[in-house]
Amino acid sequence: MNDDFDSDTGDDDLFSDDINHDVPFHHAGTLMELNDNKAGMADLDKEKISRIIEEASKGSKFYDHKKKQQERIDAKIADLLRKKKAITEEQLKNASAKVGQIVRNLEKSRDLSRTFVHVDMDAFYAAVEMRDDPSLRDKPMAVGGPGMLATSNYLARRFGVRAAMPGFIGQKLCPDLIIVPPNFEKYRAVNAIFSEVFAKYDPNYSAMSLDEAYLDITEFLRLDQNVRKPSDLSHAEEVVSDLREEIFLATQLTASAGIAPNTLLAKVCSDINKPNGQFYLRPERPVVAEFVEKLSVRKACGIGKVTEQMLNALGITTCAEMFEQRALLSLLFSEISALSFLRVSMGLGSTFMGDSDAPAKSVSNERTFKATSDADFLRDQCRRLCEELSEDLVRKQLQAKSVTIKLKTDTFDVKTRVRNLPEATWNADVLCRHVVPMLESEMAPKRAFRLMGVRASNLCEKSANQQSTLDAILKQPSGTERLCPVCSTSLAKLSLALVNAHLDRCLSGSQQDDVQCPICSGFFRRPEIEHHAATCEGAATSTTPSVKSAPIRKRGAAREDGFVPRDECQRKPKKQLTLSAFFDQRKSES
DNA sequence: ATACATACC
DNA sequence: GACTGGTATGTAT
Repeated sequence: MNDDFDSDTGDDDLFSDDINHDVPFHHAGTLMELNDNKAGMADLDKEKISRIIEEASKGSKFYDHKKKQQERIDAKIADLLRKKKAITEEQLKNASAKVGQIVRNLEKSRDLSRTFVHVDMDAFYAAVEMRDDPSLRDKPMAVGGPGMLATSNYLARRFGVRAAMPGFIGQKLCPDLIIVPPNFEKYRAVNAIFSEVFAKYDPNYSAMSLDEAYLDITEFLRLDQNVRKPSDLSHAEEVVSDLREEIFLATQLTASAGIAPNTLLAKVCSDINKPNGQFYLRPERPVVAEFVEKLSVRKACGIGKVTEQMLNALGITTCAEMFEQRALLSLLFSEISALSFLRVSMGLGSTFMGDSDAPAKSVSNERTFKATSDADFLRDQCRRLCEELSEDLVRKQLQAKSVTIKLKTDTFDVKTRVRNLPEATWNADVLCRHVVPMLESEMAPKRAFRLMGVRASNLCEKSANQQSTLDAILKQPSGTERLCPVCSTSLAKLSLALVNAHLDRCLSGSQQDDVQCPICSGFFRRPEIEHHAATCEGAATSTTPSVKSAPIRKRGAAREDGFVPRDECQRKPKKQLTLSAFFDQRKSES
């Protein structure tokens, strides 16, 4: 069902714009079909695969939802076509002139001087599992669970078993399919190893996930120039070949790579000779032009299934066609979309790498469960999500000024509700007090939910205000009694962590007279908290060493693709947020 | 500004 | 039997 219906509308363009003398590329009309079956012919042909998938999901709520979704897309496309019909020749001519100017400017800005590499590990999770269990090597297998597969090996792909496919459908496509549960700790460890190789070629490399990264090897090439012997391959190819070899020697895993003058093209190129291959796109304008002409628009990062359908409906499949229709697109889409289409069609991409330590804009936590309308369960779930989110925020030293609740009904419809907080916080209880009412106003006797999520946004680093408050307290000479600046009660007997907990509650406006335990998040009256914390911490520290810092350097999904069951990957056991960890994080700042 | 949609891995 | 989770960004109202 998730297979694309080729809405191959014929070429009904009334407008051919040959008034442009600024066409950067001569786009011939050759529609070369890109090989879409990568690793050998399917054991099951496409027809059969779609039929099995169709049968497996027909009648399910998921399938119904997909159908509804597709109807909305179709309506949007119909709208688009209506809009197109209403466009006059004159409007198009004007647009054409405007776009022409943009094209000239873009062309002027084209930079072919840098060398980018996109490195992508081949079937990463599956490859790791096969490496460590030779009995899997000659069998179709996938990593994931019965609910969702994260990736599959190349043998399984021949049966149509793919990432982001539910496990039970994978089993239907390939009855012998072995499904291995993911082991994210291991993947992280392997990632740490080949990341060292990346760093050698570009200390500023940018990791997109555990299995892929962008490198700017311009500088490396410059320094390496004199050291290297001549060979058939270009310098860049030689270097990237070495890089892949080093990854293999270090991990026994293969990687594919794309080499190109910008990140957009590098990404496309890394897919061409996968697995265990690389593709070099020479940094010459005609070479880039020819390459991009034949490129399916879908290959461009940012053009997904929906946008592809819309473009297809306009008769646009390749980048050449997209370039031809640039004036039309500028009239049909927003400025920002039209510009991004234009850049893609000209083969322009980013020629500098994103700041790897840009601050996160949101932190969220969501979980799917058996659909229910049970209010107690939902409230409970909500509290748990808030507590976990709070841990994440503390870990990242961020506070939220807004919280969002996300709910998915049993029919897969998603609702979100935001609320702005009076003050930035990371306190679980505060989050919860704002989220639960939003949950409650969405609950209805007949409405069952299958997922709930909580997101913190409008983030700020732990506020200077609060930090200085804490500093001020801590810097009081020992011997003087520490008083809370908010409620003026004595904090002398509390450990640093508990001072923090107290401050959080005071600063976030809590009127209550109890203190939250940073370990179990429970609330206790002040006389009881010391005793409680001692027990709680004892239990916690005996099992856990410390909070580990993630090996990933960049924000983003820590996955190759598809599903990461929370409990198996990032979420440490509850007790991981120990008193000492809590302590360390704050202490290190004062 | 809020909600919803799309995209990426 | 059972279609994910985390983050960013664009679009619509």
